[in-house]
Amino acid sequence: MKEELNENYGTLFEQELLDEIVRVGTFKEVPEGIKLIEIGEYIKSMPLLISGAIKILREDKDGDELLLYYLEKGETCSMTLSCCMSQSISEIRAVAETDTKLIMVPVQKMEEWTAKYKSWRNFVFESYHNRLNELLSTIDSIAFQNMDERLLGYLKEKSRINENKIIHNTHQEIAYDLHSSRVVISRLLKKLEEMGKIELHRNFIKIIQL
Amino acid sequence: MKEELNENYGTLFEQELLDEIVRVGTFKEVPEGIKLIEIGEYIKSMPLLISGAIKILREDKDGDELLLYYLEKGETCSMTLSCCMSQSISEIRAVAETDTKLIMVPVQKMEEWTAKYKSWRNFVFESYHNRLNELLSTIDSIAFQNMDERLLGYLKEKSRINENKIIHNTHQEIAYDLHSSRVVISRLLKKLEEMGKIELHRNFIKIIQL
DNA sequence: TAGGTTATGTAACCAATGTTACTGTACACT
DNA sequence: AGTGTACAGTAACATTGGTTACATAACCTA
Repeated sequence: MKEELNENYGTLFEQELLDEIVRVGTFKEVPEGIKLIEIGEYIKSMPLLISGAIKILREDKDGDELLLYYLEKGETCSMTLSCCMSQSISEIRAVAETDTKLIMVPVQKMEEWTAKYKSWRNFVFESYHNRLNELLSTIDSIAFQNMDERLLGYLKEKSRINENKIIHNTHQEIAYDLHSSRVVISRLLKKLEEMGKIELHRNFIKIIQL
Repeated sequence: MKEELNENYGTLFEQELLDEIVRVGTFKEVPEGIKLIEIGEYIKSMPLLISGAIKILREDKDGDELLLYYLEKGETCSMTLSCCMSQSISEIRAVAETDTKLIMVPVQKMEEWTAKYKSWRNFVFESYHNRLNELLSTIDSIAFQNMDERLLGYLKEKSRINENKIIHNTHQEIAYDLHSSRVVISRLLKKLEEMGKIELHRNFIKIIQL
């Protein structure tokens, strides 16, 4: 665990804090597709991402989903943090987007570390800052963009996150993430293909030039 | 300033912190409609709300606006906080929704107080928590609700914030807040009037029963 | 290879929202 | 009282996105 921690957080945290994390944290490997957090759950520990990516989703009362953003290596989930601090239930669902490695830190340490370590405070604040900005971007896209622009953004982001020109998703899955319908997504994807930006195949999409 | 501070924050903060706030803070009265923060500005001080309400807005590149949420007494602006901590520019606009009293605290104190006062840390974290949840609600409404539901929610919230059954806004102003158009809002308001929920007048709307 | 299953393509239609254009009306100012 | 301006009502139309329905294609398994 020590090596993985150092790789991502070595320069960020004091040695003393790094030692503490190794002492109280648990290393965890999560395969793609596994759910980490469900809406309504109480949170007992906080994830520090080592590698991979986690997809954060919102769901409404009718079960309609919407992708909020991705967490990547070196990041943590402020939502979870936020829940930890206030002893409240999770407002979001978290699912591993790729195979992911992370360290789980027990909530009890949060308060203590925030008082004790400047680097931890900075990390927490930066994390909140990033998450607020991610949510603003999400709001921008649903409020100000049309579905074709949102789809394009989705493909770009997905390709970046997975470091891959191939996107392994069905049209239906994309429709869920964007809170749209399969037919609409197929329609728009076809247009993108006609524009030469992508190539459509069964179960995957190849990015040509976005 | 001391009395106003105690009224809202007296039980929240330690005496020592309250004294510090009085020492370094500046009391400010802001009339309705006055802009407090503009997008792109650097933030030099943080507002603690004593009374009134502040409207937080997002704007896209074409100048289209969207109301994000309101700040009320006893709250602070995490967005501003977030900017302060990371020395970055404001992503939002803040406008006084009603006549507002607040205390401005210089940014330099943030880091210091977060290390020193547990109550301040709690306040800051709770503030972030609330703001994240407000943004999630905003996302819910634009992603999952139709315009008629959003309008109804808007009228309810506005009436609550202003503690008044009369809403002093033109249809155009409401349209800006909801990022819609005047004609659409007029149409939907007329329906609400036909349902007996509101009464329409020039420059104001009377809430009957929402 | 046949038959079942899942993913995709596409047309036709519908609903919600946005746009344009014009009308009427309240209010302020002179 | 007369006039100009801002606000509101409304019809007609355009656009976007969602829905239904069905056809076709890819893949999987026996």
